[in-house]
Amino acid sequence: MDPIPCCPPVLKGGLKKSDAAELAGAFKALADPARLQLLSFIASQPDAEACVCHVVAPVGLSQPTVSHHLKVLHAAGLLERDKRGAWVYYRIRRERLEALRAALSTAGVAAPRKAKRA
Amino acid sequence: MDPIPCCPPVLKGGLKKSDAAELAGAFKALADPARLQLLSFIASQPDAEACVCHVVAPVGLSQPTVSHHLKVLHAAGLLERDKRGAWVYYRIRRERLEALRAALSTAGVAAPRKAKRA
DNA sequence: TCGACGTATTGACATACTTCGATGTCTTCG
DNA sequence: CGAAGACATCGAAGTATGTCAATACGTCGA
Repeated sequence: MDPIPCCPPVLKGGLKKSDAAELAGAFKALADPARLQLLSFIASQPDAEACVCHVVAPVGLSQPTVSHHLKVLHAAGLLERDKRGAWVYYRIRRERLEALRAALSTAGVAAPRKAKRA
Repeated sequence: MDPIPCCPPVLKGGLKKSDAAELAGAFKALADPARLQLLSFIASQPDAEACVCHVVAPVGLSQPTVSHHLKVLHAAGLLERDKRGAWVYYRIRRERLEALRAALSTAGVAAPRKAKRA
């Protein structure tokens, strides 16, 4: 169920439909203010992890809604789930974030026409 | 109407609600397979730009739909619009992509607890 | 065992999104 | 000027998404 933590080809030429869907799914997880706030908050905690009970108040949403968003982030591979007794901790998955970052690289992209060529 | 081409604070501690909304909007533009394919295709063209008439066929969607997606990407600051006579060219905005990339940086994020501290 | 607490799931509702066909606008060419 | 072509906009249909209240599930302490 865990999606590939690696980096599908992105801003290069032929982006396959399946890869596009994969990537779009990942970005869809980031395309919500509440989820970004969750990531931000968790990333700022001691071990880049936080208990659910600690993140509900900061985002100002109901507990079920927060649980839903955490599930989405987990499904996207952006968070790791760690159950400790009655509590559940979610931890940032840096590799996954870095993979998305890499997917957005404009390294091979042509510069926006500097000098007029021949 | 052009959103800030710069990089709002991201995976650090206090992500303000307005910044979260800004970023979420940008990622929402990337959260669609068709739009990723459009970016990919345009980025692979000579000057990282392409005429609308050249991108409709590759993505396999109707012309109005493609026009809509290009508008979304333009509104998100990811594409530049350049009208040349009867044709319209869209060009990749590398800075914007790099800004989003920077927003995803996990530089300051604590490592997932390696050695047990004191 | 029972009750309290933390978390997840369900069901429902409103909103937003993707997509298309039809149509409008603007530019170019005959 | 009139027709053809390139894009954009509009309106509609189907689907997905965010949110909550209610409820179910699991764990711990008494």
